[in-house]
Amino acid sequence: MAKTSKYNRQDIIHKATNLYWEKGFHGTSMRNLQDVIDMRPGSIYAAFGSKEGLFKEALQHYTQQALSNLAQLKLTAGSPLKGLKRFVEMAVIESKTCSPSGMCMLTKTISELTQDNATLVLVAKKSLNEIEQHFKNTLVEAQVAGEIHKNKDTTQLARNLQVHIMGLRCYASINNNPVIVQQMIDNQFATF
Amino acid sequence: MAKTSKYNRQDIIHKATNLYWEKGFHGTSMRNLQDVIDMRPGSIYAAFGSKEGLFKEALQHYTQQALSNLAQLKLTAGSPLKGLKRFVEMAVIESKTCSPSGMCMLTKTISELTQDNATLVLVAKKSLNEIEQHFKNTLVEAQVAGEIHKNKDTTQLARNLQVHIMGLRCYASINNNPVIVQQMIDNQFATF
DNA sequence: ACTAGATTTGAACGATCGTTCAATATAATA
DNA sequence: TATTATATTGAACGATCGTTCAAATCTAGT
Repeated sequence: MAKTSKYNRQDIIHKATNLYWEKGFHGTSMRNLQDVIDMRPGSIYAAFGSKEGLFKEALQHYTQQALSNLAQLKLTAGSPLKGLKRFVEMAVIESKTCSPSGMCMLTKTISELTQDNATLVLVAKKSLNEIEQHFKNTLVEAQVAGEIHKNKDTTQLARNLQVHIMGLRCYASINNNPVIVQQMIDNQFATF
Repeated sequence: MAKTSKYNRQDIIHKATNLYWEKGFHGTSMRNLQDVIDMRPGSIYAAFGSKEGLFKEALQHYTQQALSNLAQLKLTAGSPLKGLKRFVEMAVIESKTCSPSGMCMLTKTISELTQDNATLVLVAKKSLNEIEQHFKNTLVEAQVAGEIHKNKDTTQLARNLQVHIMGLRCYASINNNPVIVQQMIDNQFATF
């Protein structure tokens, strides 16, 4: 009947995510995207509708990637709490060298955009709440495993951790001293 | 000899700062600026050189305003530490309703821009370090005044505070619950 | 092999971008 | 008051923006 698509949708979204992550929404032009994902305007618009539509999918891809990383690290690091700590270390320290940006793409989005792109802001906020919920679930697991005192409020700990990660990723962008940042992470996890 | 300028430079910069603060560097067009500061392109370029030049002055104005606020609050709040706490409360809680953006303009800038605007990124980073230094000076004063234990490392406290503010302002953009945020500020200052 | 239907292409659209500059207006000096 | 130096204006520039769509291309089913 018809022609089949030559593009791997997930691969396209992944490449778009990295470009958007690096340059931001307004800093990325459709022509930048055309080059990076090697598609012509017509194909991009047929597949994603608009610059905003593709960005939305990028935000969702970014979130799933982060949650997937956390789940993976929980399995490989030896315990829920160790996995969570590795996740934070990777986000704050290693992201500086191995990622398009040291900053979190979700907070970058919330920071950059206004109500002119209300949908994107909302998606980013929801994703951050979702991630915080996964932090909490992990902390509960750690509590069950005896890594955290029974009487600690895991909801509050998850919130503290979210705030701390946001602050640290921002701070690490300014004064990139891995030793100091590592100490601050250690101190944060010592409060658990 | 010549005509005198009809514009109040400080007033112009103040208005430009608020617009840039709200919409970001890429999100603000020169035509947006023309409307807000009521100047024609030629005058703007004669006075500030470029969009980037005006933004640079805006960053510096923003920083001086912040430092001025801190100095003022130290005098009016009753003590150095109380002034510092009021400064944080205003930045994190009240900024949401009384400012162009709940986020810090300096961190927004660092988050948004890349090395394509290296000068602006550098100015923002230097400003944040300058502010952190003023936090430290304030904490030393608080230590002398007996508000903080003698054996605390004020450099480290200032750094923690900076990280905490960055995290909280970001967090407050997502889940604007003033009670929770106030509690986190209280907890942070309880560690001093 | 042919056809039908989906995909891909890329030139082109109008809008807007940051910026320039010749023309005009104005105030301080002589 | 005439002169002169500076300030202001706003039309216009080339570049780039996000987006569209008719034409070309390709593949699965007949």
